[in-house]
Amino acid sequence: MDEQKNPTGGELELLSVLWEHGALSLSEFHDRLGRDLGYTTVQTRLNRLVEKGWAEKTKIGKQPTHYAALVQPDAVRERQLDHFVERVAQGSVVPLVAHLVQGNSLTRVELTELKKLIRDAERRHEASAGDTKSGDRSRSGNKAGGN
Amino acid sequence: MDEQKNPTGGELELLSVLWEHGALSLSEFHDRLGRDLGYTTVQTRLNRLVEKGWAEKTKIGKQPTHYAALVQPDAVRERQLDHFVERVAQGSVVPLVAHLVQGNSLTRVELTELKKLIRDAERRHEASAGDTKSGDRSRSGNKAGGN
DNA sequence: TAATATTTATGACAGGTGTCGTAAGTGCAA
DNA sequence: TTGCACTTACGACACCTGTCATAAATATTA
Repeated sequence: MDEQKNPTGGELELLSVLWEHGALSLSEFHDRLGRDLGYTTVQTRLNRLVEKGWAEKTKIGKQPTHYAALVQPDAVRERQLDHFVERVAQGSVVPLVAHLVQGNSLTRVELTELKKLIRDAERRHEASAGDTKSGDRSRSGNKAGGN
Repeated sequence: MDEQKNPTGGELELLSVLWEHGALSLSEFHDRLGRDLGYTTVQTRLNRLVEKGWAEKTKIGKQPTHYAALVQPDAVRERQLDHFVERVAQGSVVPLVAHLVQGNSLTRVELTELKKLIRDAERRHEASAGDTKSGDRSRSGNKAGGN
């Protein structure tokens, strides 16, 4: 019911730093951020991140305020991915994976993992195939149903 | 040498319509766009799309000007995907595919296709395995320092 | 405590984007 | 030719985002 949206690219850049290092003070953040941005630039952006609910500020004693992410990386990445599939890939997953598998030289280990994932999916498929009719809310060919 | 960038979400919305229907006049476009936007809103956005090089305007005889995409959907989608993998998924493909395969109920046919893709990739891998050392710029586990 | 260093709070500004309103230009039908 | 409808050109505005500069508040240290 919270209606979380997707963070923008810029917001994601900041969130990534928080995800990687945990809570950071502004100066720490400014240091870790791998980019030469003005101190107050980072401050402003970080504060806006807080205003928008992606992060929180916490002040303890006389230490400088610390910023921490309020969203989990996995959750965000999944939402982004879903959004991507829907809006960019037009709901068609295969060509998408095709490109990943083809171009992005994966390790044999990774390839093996993928095979396993698919096998599992197939198993799951068979399992639910016992239904009167095979559950198929398919949406493969990227033919947009349009308007 | 052309340094094509990624279209923004809004630009993509328009491009998708052009990709789906081919060249369209403004009024046609306005009709097909599945959303109730002001006529001139669409006009403005479409013109900006042209200014930025994503589309072109063509006037033939006394027919109204037609807008057509100047970029191929596949090319754009691939660039977007690469960008996505890099910036959002942190370069790790497996968790990404995992989510796709798990949540997004694919058809058995699709699953089969995926298997084939992976088999091919593995074959390619073996083929080049004759090298002195196996090429492994791995980068899979994404352990966030989270708090 | 005074001087110095850090941390915070604000305010600004430019460029991009979404959304329109107005109005000028064009073409076809009376 | 005149008038109406459709097509185009422009300009406006608000909001978001990236980027800082200034300066006030707070902590540290000499």
